[in-house]
Amino acid sequence: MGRPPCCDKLGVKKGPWTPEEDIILVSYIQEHGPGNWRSVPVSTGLMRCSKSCRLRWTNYLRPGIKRGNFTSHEEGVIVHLQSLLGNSRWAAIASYLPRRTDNDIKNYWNTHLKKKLRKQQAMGAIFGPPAASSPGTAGDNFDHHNHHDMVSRADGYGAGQAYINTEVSQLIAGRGQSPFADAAAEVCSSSSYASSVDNISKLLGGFMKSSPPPPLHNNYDADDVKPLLPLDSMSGTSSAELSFTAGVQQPALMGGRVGYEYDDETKRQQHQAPLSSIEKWLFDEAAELELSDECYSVPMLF
DNA sequence: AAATACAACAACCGCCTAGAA
DNA sequence: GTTCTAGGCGGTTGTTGTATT
Repeated sequence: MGRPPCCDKLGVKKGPWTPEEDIILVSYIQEHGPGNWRSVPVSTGLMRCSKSCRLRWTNYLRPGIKRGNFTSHEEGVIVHLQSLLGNSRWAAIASYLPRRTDNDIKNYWNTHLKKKLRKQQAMGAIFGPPAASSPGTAGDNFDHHNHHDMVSRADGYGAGQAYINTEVSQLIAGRGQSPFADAAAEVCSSSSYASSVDNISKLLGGFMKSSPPPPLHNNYDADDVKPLLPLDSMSGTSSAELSFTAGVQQPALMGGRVGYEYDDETKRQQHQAPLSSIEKWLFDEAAELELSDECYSVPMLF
């Protein structure tokens, strides 16, 4: 018969993850790599469903994830693709923003962009239709002509933004746990660990304090966390230098070289759609922005 | 200062598909 | 070919933090 069940529902812990659980999970993935999620709770002793482990990793702990502070360009991409694809293709939309998770994009859409668009549309109803609109999109008020200015004003990485990716990569490269546990205990004493990126940074920071900094094998500078290379150059050998390349995805809709999730032809085709107008628009945007740091994956596809 | 409302986001739930037995 | 599960995805909920009254 089929496979055994992934986990018995009894005794499975739910709710926010603790720093200790994160450490255990990261340590396990450090050794075994992501995948085979069923074995994660069994091998690590985590009282979590395999699904929960996968989600925690892909949405929060995975290196290469950028969190918070969506730029104007990112907003534009999301709004544009959402208007074309609807709400059922967050994963596909996420593939255009390589370091954002579908969950993050979905949340951002539901909490910010939906309201913003509604407001803009209300303004449009009063003051007339928006001046510039993306190709063939109803209700898309993204202004391409002002966009360049918006992007140049926006600091894509946000000064002082906690940037977990680098830190986690370093943690993984550092291969140590005991100093980390002290930091974990400290962070655990605060009541709201799960929703605080700063706490993870603190946690990882504690680890870093106690360990000599490992050499950076990714493309991010540890100090100002800006990409040292555009992502298109990361698609080749340089991306292989990442501790994990999982964070580097390629747009699933375009059928280019794809990342960890869509490296299977069948799956990739699932996410493909006749979207030449999107491609054209994105390509124009990329050209206009001369590889804005948020749109680096587009030009390599042509 | 306390109570209430709102915003943000992490995590769970349920469904679907691919693939293993 | 059939059954059953793992993994993936989108929708939704619950919790926490912040702003307002």
